[in-house]
Amino acid sequence: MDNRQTKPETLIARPDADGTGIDGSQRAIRDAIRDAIVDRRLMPGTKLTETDVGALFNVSRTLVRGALQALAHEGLVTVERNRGAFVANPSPEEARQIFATRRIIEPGILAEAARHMTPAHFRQLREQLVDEGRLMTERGQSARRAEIKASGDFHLMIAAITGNAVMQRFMDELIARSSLVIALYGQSTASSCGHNEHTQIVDAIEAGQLDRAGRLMVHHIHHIEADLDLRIRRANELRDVLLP
Amino acid sequence: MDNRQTKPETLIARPDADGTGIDGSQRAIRDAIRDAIVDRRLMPGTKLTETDVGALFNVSRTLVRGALQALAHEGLVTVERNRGAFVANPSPEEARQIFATRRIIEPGILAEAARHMTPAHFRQLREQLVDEGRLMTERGQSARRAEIKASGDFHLMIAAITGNAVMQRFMDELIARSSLVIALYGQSTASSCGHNEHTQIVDAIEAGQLDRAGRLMVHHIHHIEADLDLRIRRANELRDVLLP
DNA sequence: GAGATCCGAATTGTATACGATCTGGCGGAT
DNA sequence: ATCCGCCAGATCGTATACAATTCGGATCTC
Repeated sequence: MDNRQTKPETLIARPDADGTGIDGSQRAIRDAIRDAIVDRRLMPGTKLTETDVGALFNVSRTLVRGALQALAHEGLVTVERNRGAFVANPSPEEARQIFATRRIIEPGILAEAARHMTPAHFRQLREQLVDEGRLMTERGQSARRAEIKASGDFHLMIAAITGNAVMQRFMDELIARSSLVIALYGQSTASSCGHNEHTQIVDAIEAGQLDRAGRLMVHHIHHIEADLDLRIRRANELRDVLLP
Repeated sequence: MDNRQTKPETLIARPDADGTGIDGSQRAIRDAIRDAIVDRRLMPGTKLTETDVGALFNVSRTLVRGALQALAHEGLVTVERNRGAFVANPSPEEARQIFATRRIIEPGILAEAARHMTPAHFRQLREQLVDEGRLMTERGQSARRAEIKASGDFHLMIAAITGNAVMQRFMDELIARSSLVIALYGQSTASSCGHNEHTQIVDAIEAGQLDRAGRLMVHHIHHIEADLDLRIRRANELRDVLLP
């Protein structure tokens, strides 16, 4: 009950002014819930009662509402009027749209990032690939979660290299929602293909074969989507099943 | 204007449940402020005092804060802790990032939209082009604003044709911020080139020349950006007050 | 007169209060 | 027994209250 003063309360320096007006404890709440969703510790459809969340963080509903609203903007939470907030439960169609968007955006991001790549960036990417490879060999639920997360981080890292904050925000959202979709619809087998493909992409960039890198990226995203089972809608909420 | 396809919801009439938890009067406030910003009726840097806005709409600060936070998420408003919300005042660098993002995304959107185009869609686009052409010939401040808006609507219309709601949301944000940037940095002369380019793009799609259409789109966005004067840092209200 | 300091009005940040709406169960009528 | 209305608890939506912070100006000092 006392593990809440992790964040210093009175702050002279402003921790993070990103212009969204979210900071301090409200940002902490948002980030904690987001991490829990992306990490699958909160299952889709789970109700996020304002009072309960507020009690956990020792804040009033006011801040909780703000955080939930922010997450709703990112597509990780769904808010229904007079009913409350729920962890998003993306439909197969929504999942397809997310990956379709990624196939459109990411090759372009790759090309833009390539123009800014320095040896230091390549080193960073290679390190990321090593981490991914290590997680791939491990077994167990937590390693699996870490692998999904690491796989997303690879894509985010490329977006970060572009230095384009607007695109980075889009990618943040897409990767977070992708993680949710993978957690929902992913088949437990065979997600290791991703790592090889990441390596190939970096190789292609380093070899200056940008077109090839772009094509590899599109295929890679296709493969991630192909690894899903989007036929069934996995809903733990009847209301989601019954609504067409 | 809001041609976003709404997801099928419950049978009970709910004004607009888009999953963001924003509806009713809060949505009205957000949309009113957004329109005012995009239409240049609110100049960049203008303070949006919560009490004042609330008084205008006869609501409490609670709802105003929510609306401002939502707008901050879209990049149209900047919130500084303990200081309040201001109409966004995008820096030249931010402007460049916005257009860079559009150059990356929009050719892909075009290709995707082309796959879904029906004769009805072409008719709709042609009508849009006629409207643009008409506004182009008119003079005056209000016609100018309408022209900027119509130009953005063309791009949004193409995004809508893809049927991809995720991408549509990204484009909504990009177009809104672009309008803000154009209002800030646009040179009053020569924005009519846009209309011709739009026509050429539609022609190319209809002729099945997708590659050409994509290239035209990239050039078009380049031209919009080239028409800005990004040398001046944060052009402010003086120029607009003094110039007719 | 220039500059520092302090105070009060204005504004924001957060919590709380209160009415509205939903949910689920109880009891009566058929 | 089943269906229906009705009430109570839970939860949300919005307004208001109070604390914290900022900002501008009056005052004081040199």
